[in-house]
Amino acid sequence: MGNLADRIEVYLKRILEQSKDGYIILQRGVLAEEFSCAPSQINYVLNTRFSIDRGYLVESRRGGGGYLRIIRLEFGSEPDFPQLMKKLIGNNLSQTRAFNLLHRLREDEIITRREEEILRTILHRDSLGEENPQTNGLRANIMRRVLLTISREDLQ
Amino acid sequence: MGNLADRIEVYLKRILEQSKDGYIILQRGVLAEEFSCAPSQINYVLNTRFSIDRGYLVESRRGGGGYLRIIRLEFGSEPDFPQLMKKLIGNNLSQTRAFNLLHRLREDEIITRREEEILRTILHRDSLGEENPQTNGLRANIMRRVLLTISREDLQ
DNA sequence: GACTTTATGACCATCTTTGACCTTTAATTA
DNA sequence: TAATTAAAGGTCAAAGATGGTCATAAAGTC
Repeated sequence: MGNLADRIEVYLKRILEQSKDGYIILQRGVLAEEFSCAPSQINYVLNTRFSIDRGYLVESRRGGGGYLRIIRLEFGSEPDFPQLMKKLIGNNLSQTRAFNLLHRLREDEIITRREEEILRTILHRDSLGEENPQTNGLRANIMRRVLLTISREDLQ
Repeated sequence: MGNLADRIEVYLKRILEQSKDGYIILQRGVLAEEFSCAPSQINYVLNTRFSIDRGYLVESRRGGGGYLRIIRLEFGSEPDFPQLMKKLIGNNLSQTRAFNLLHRLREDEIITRREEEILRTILHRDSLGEENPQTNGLRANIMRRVLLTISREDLQ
C-alpha cells in the first residue's frame, strides 16, 4: 500500500464505512490538499477504485460550493442482483472489468475470498487466452453463468 | 552455492519461512539493489527457483507502488503434485472427466459444495463451447490453474 | 570444446502522478 | 438582470515508476 492512490482509496472507504447513509460528500480540492497531491489524482482514484463495476456511484457538482458525492451501491438486499450484474456484464467483458466485478461481489460478501481467487484465476488472460473480442465474449459468458449459479437458492 | 541466484534464493526462502501467512511481498528494484544486480536477475531466480513445479506462485503489480508477491503452495511437502496433476489432467480434459474430478475433490473436502457447483458451471460445455480438442485443452488449462490456486497456503 | 546455467541490458507493458487546459456553476458587479 | 468573475470539478496527454521479456554474453561443468 505504498502508493498514493491506494492510501486515498483506503481513507475514503474508511469514512464511507462509518457514514450511516451509505454515501459521503467531500470536496476534491480539500482532499487533494490533505494528501498534498494534484486534484486530478482524486479523479484517478475515483475512476479506478470507485467505478460502477466496483459498486460505487460518484456524483459531482462544479462551481462555488461544488462537491463530490460517493455512493456505495449495495446489493446485499437487492433480490435480483443477477439481473443488475447481467447488465454490467453484457456480451463482452475485459479482464480488468471482470476483476472489478469480482472485487465488488467480494466486498458485498456474495462470494468468499477463496471463491474470488478461484474466479480470478479462471477469468485471467493466462487461462482464457489473450484479450480479444472472442475471449471477452467467453469471459462474459462464464461470468453470467457463474452469477446464476451462486444465486441458486440451494447454494445460499 | 557461491553464485548470486543461489544466494537470492536462500534469502527469499528464509524470509518466506518466517512469514506466518505463507507469502511475502517485496519490490524487485529494491531486492536487485540489495544484491547489486540487474533487476531481471530477480526474474531469473523467480523463474528457476520459485516455479510452480517447486511449489510457489508469484504475483506482481507494475507501476508506482508495484511489488512482487511470492506465495508458497501447500503441496510443498508433496513433491510430485505437479506430476500427479499432469497424470490426472494432462493437456486434454473432457467435461465428464472434469466433473468426476470435481466430485472427488468435493468428497475429499478439498472444495466446498458451492465451489463444486461454480466450477461445474464454468467447465460445462455451455460455458466453454462444444467438446473438441481445443475446448478440452482450455478445460485442462483452467482445471490445472484452479488446483494451483486452491493449494495456495494463504487460502487454506 | 560443447553444453548448461547464470547474468546483463535493451526494450516493452502497465499503473500512477502531475499539470495544462476546459467546462460548469455560484457569486458579484455594473 | 445581464455580464463578469471566481470557484469549483473534468479531461487528457505526458512523464514517472515499477515489473516483464528476450536475446545475448559470461561463467560453470563435463
